[in-house]
Amino acid sequence: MNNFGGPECSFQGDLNRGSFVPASLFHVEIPNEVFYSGSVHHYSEGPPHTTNPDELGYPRLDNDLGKSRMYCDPLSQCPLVPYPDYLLCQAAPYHFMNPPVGLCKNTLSTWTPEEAFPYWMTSAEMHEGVASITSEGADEHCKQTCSRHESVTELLDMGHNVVCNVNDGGQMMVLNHCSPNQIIQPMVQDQSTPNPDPLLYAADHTHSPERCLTQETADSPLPKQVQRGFSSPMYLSSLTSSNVHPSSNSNSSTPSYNFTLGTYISPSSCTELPKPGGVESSETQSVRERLKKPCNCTRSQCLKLYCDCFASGEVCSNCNCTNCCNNMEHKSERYRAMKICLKRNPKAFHPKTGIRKVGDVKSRHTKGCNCKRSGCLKNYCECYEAKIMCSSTCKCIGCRNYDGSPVRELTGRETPNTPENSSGLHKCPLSCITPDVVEATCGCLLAQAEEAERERHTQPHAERMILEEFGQCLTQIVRSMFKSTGVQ
DNA sequence: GAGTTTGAAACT
DNA sequence: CAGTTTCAAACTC
Ligand SMILES: [Zn+2]
Ligand SMILES: [Zn+2]
Ligand SMILES: [Zn+2]
Ligand SMILES: [Zn+2]
Ligand SMILES: [Zn+2]
Ligand SMILES: [Zn+2]
Repeated sequence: MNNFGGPECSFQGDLNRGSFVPASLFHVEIPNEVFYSGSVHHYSEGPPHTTNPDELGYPRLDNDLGKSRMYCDPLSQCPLVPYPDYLLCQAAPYHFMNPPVGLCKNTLSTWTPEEAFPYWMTSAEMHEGVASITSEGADEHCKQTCSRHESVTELLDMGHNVVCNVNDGGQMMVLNHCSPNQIIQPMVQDQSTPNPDPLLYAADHTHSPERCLTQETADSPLPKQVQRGFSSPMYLSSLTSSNVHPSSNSNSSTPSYNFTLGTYISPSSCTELPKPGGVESSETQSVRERLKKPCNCTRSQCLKLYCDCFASGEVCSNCNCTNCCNNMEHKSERYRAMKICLKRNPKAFHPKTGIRKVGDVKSRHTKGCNCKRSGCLKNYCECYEAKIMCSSTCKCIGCRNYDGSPVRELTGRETPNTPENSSGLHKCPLSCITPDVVEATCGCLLAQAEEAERERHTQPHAERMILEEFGQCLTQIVRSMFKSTGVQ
């Protein structure tokens, strides 16, 4: 089911769902200042693809976190590997992309992130989006189709091909991937004038703050999600609209996420408008390089997952690493290292979190965190760093990164006898296991062991005593949990 | 900037 | 699989 039949655009079965793609042309900027337009040719180099049984087949559509992503083979060295969120489909040998803001350049008819709909979006959501773009542009067919509540995928399963005329020049199509011809259709080659337009949106765009980082964030890094794969346009907009970090605000009863920490040079150019007559040095620098946080690896040669660049499937560029082998000068070593990682974890180069949809704070970390001392309220915690709440997949101790968690001073221990918030218990079952609880429990067990020793019990008996004590501790913990939740 | 803390990744 | 070591980033001063 999850495989492409062959090189000739044979899309099959469930694998290929519809995509909304602006019918306008777009260019994509990827490293080395290469500009691609329309579809992007898949790049593959090195040993011919041999798929071991323990390896995943590529290209593949994965649905790990409830969100579908199209993955390009990480071993292919294709520059689009780090951007699964923007690979709408792959009709070998082409990627068909929904490029993120900041990568769009010289579009024939400008389109906005809002106009590009992730293909998992429902028609209802799309309708909203369309409505927000234009009130009059949508043609009848579009209105009819978009107002229905079937998801796009259902529409496509029903064989619909939807074309929306969203605004003049900014057509949008629902592509039925079962018909390769239709995929090619919006990719009419751009023979038009090279457009000296800015990288990003002009100031007269009323929604520009949502498309570009706001000035406040200009000196700040993006969260890692955004660095990696740029995040979806939707994520970006929801990000910038909540660019505050009230976590130091003791009134807050819910963890919140700081988008303003860090020291590396940020994509400040996102807000830069072309300075007329000015030197466009920023233009010569890859947008991507400015977005990617440089690593500082020294001992891993940037060929282990310790290196964020490597882990996100990117090649090091503008990094401060020493002995770096994560580059095209060390292709074979890099390839070998990636293979080792993939053997350990076939999804090693997949994003660890889902995509944040509009109005949906919930996302998930694939593996969850294992924090013990940070309360999951510092960037040591991968969940917190990703601006997501801890979930049941986390095995953290003393977690406070959940909905409704009373955000407390991190420095001190939590005040004794503070019942964990009930809603938090549902979100993060282990959140009640605070450092204090652990310490108290250990104290009880130790005391019991000492008592057994004093009374000179045999070892099996002593062990039994300790276990029973542990059982009592657990009972007590559970009881206090229920007491604080009001459940009997 | 130096030194410490942290938890994921790697290793055994 | 668990315990330990290594690693680079986050954090603190
Ligand atoms: Zn590195
Ligand atoms: Zn790097
Ligand atoms: Zn490097
Ligand atoms: Zn955590
Ligand atoms: Zn977590
Ligand atoms: Zn947690």
